[in-house]
Amino acid sequence: MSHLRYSRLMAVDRDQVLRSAAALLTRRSTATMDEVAKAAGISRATLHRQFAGRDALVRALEALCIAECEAALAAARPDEGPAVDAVRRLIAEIEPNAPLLAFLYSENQLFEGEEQNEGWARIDERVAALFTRGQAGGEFRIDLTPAWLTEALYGLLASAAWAVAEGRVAPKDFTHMIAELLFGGVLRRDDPAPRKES
Amino acid sequence: MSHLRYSRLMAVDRDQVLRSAAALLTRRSTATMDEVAKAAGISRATLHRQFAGRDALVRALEALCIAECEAALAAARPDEGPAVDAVRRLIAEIEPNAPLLAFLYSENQLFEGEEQNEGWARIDERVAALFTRGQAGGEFRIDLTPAWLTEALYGLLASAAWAVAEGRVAPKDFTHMIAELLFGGVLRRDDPAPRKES
DNA sequence: CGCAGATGAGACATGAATGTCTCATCCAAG
DNA sequence: CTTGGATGAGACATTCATGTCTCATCTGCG
Repeated sequence: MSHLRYSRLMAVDRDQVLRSAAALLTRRSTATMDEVAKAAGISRATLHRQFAGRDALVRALEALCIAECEAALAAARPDEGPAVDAVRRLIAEIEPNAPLLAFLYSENQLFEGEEQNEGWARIDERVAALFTRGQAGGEFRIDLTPAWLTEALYGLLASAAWAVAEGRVAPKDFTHMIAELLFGGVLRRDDPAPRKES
Repeated sequence: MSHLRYSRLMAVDRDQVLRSAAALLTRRSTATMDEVAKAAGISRATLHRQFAGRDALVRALEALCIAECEAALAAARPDEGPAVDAVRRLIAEIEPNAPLLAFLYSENQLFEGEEQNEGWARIDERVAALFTRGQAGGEFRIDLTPAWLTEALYGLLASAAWAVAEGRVAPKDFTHMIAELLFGGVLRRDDPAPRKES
């Protein structure tokens, strides 16, 4: 049946469009549908055939980001080994998606009363669970709530992604900067923050 | 001369309008000029007479925020005593303006190529100088650049302000959460993070 | 009282982005 | 070759926020 190949081709195109849209909106968060279409090398009509509107496009980007964050979460093996190392792995895994995450993070403020994608809640939960595990295992201090640590991690990821995009910090320092600040804080100590991984 | 009283009254009204606009835009970043006017209890015409347009309004809010951040910076006495305490004072002083800061922080992404208010550069510089002082004095670790620490502080302030607005964390923990994470990091230690102030 | 200045209400035009539509073209499968 | 499906180009209407304008009203002051 031809419509099977059709579906498959559409899926491929859709993903390519989504990627280029992510790349563009990451830089220019107010880009119009016209610009998105041009950036993807397709016409606005085709873009509209794949995504009912700008809203649908952003929702699709949200779904993509959620999927990749969940993949990152899985790849980071959050239940394995010391929580410190798991968080470090998580940051490293999320790094490629940090710009998109930052875009959606600020875009969410526009989704005022509208329903939030429940995917974020799932991710929040798993990240918070990782921090909780670290606290239970005695690795992390217990006077900062997992909810705040999760929120702070998002904030640091977004800040770092933005700082890198603006050229204020070097891209190669991304993971190290976030992890070091998150783990060790800014205070100098005689007992430096332990490095469980290389 | 009547126009003197007029100027004074305008100034007062202008400030009131600015405050209510800040309060509204902090919650609904996409509020229209109509909503801003209604929130301020004036008509859209009068709002337009005081601020040429939405752009001018945001610029005015930016100027207000910069002024208050500089006031907070001054009140925090960044050159006085241990840098740790100075940063803690700074966070506490900025706290009331954190929501507005968070709004402008995300709004800045829309000011793509446009000129940035040089006030932010001044503030960045002074905050970075505070971190540099802490590093020079041996209080802060030197493997994280002052530029990144400054950026991270903004990110944490914005994250915390948003988390508080969303009801995910308690408002009273604001300063403590940020300071503790920024200073001590998340790792538990035998030697806890020193508390120079209460 | 009479006036000047400020305000509120609302009409109106503008511009931008969006969503919808049609039509010509192209391409690959039959 | 022929045809169905996808595409690109572009016209078109719609919506929404904005910016500008006018006019009636109100208020304080002389």
